[in-house]
Amino acid sequence: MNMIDDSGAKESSATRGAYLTLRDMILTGQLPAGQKLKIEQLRGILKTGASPVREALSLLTSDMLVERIDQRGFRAAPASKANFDEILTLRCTLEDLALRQSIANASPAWEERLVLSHHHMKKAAGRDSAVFEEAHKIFHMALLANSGSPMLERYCAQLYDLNIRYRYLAAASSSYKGRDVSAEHAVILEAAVQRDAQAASESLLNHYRRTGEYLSKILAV
Amino acid sequence: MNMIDDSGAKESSATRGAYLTLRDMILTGQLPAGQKLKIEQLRGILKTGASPVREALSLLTSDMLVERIDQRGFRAAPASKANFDEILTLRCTLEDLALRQSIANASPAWEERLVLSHHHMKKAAGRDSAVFEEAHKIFHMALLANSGSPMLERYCAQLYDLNIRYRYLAAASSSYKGRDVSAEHAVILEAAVQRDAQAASESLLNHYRRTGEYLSKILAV
DNA sequence: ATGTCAATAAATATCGATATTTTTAGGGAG
DNA sequence: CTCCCTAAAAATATCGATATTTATTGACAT
Repeated sequence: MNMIDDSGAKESSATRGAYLTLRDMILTGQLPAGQKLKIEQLRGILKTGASPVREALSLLTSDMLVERIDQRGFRAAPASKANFDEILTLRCTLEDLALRQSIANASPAWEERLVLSHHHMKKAAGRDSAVFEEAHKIFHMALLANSGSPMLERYCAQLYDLNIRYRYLAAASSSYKGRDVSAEHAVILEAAVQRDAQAASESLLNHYRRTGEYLSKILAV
Repeated sequence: MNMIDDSGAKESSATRGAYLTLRDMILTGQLPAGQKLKIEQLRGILKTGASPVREALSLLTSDMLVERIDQRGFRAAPASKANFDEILTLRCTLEDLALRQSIANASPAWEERLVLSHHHMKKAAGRDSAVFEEAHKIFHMALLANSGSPMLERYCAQLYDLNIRYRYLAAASSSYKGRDVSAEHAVILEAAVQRDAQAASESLLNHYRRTGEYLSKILAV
């Protein structure tokens, strides 16, 4: 009586499939920022009808990954240094808040989930970058998952994704950074488990800001 | 060669019309929180095809006014005291931030816009409540409009709307509040124009919290 | 040359019909 | 009487065709 699973190949609905694919294509830059998204063109790529495509694009509006202009279609959300800076600032404010709340509500269950997600992320380190990205996001969201504020967490997740897009954007045109990211993660985890909100927040924000500086330089070009 | 106008009756597109109508119906409680939103039923109300209805609902997802469950349709976002409290807390955090930034970037143009919107709101005081609501929102958004952070402003606007819904919810079952709201507005405006960020933020947050307490009592029932 | 306007092409938005899925209701079997 | 399974009904999701709107092109007058 157990559900087999819904990872991988299961196609719940055409709309959902289109949503996930388009989302991925925008985040990774396969669909460049600002590009016009024509229905017919996407129909070809996604191999589905116009209705699911349209609905998927409408849903992507929620994530601020797609803009809709009445009567003249959709486009991938534009990118700019100003937008990037804004995302960074907002993330720092909101994640600081969420992390502190998470720690304030700390529980053994949360702590365990955190340690586990960190473990999975470490194991995924060498693998396919898409796999690591996934684990990385799960770890960061786990840090915030105990805040008791679903909306706050949703905003954080949204901003996290928007930031990813800039990482891909920068990666496409750059000499790769040689930074010990995994050490930074370990420090954040440790502080969170120790329930030291101040230290945890500081190291988390520095983690983001360091990446931010790096991206800023590249985007300034 | 001038456009006649686009206020009132102009129907840019069926989807946009449906979006605006549905949004209003949810905010004012004509479509109760948590209610199943059936396509056929809405087609009847909105007098349009299934596609625009569907797309409008997908767009309302952005505003957290509608929830979409894959393969089993849409529903008006549920309401709860916990949700209300969350909205209030987030609003206070984000509007505090936005207001302080607005004041930090203060300019004559912003100041004038602020004074004007306050004036319009006062004039709309006696009128139809829908007209006042509109002006009230414009005033509050004008306070934040100089923050230089469009995304932050978007979040604030979103939370503002979500809060409105709870106001309507409470109003439906209550003895009306006898509070001098307009005096509170004047205090906020004055502090903002004086560029006193601390006082402005304090009075704004108290303004919200006072309403919040009131609503909390009613929702607790 | 240049700007305006009309005709054409392209793309979006919408409709009506159909396929798919979920929900509901009814009828035994344990 | 309760649970499970099946058939019918309802609702969602999707398709293909068409109507509308926007963008493009080229001729014509200035």
